[in-house]
Amino acid sequence: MAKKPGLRARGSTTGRPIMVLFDVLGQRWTMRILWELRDARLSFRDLRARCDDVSPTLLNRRLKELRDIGLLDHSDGGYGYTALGRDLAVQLARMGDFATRWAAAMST
Amino acid sequence: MAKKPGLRARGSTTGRPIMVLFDVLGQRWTMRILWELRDARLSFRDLRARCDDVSPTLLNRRLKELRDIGLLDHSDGGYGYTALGRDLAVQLARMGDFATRWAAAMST
DNA sequence: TTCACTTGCTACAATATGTGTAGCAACGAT
DNA sequence: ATCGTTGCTACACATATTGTAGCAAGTGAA
Repeated sequence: MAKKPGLRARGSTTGRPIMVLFDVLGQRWTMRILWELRDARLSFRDLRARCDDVSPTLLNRRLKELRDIGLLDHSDGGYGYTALGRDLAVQLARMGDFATRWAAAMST
Repeated sequence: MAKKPGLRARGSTTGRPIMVLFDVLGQRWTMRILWELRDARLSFRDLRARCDDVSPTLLNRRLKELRDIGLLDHSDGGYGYTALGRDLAVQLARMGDFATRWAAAMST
């Protein structure tokens, strides 16, 4: 495995899990990719279509990383969450709830 | 204000709040900056020091954006959360809890 | 067995984004 | 006046992301 919590993160020497997570999620498309898998497993091409046709180069790079760190897996049904990935997806859903409150507050 | 939920996000034409949020947070240092303000308001220089000496160019760019979108403000006491920003910080703290579970699961 | 079609990718050159060091103008205290 | 702080800007270099093209492997029908 390439990058576990407990190992290095860009811009942080401590390796605290939250820093590693910020490092991974703070890359373009990572959260979006996780988000788009919330309802069903998807093939590479379907996932790409849902992510506004992100370049396959990057999609593949992200999928590799997300598999490496145990959040996604790839089976016959396509790409989807591991148990840990689903846990993270729940947190992302909460971010979605926040985003709604934020939009409401900002539009006034 | 430059970027509200409901307005543009890179890579998404819909402008759904969650997409705008992913767009903002999915930039290097954004989550880290928000995270480091969790305990107290900080001066530009203190905040920079806590963020592993991120370049001031980028720190300033991020702070501007986070103020524009109503998550941070800057007063005599330094940079700190708005009410909305504090709401988001709570979600980030939950991500921190997830990161701990993740680290535990991955280290076995 | 050859064709049409889908899948999961890789190559590559152009562009956008982030980094690191230096330093400056404004302030308050001595 | 000078010192030390603050919040920043400039700029040249490095890394990350984009967009298009296309390929090899698999499936299923003719």
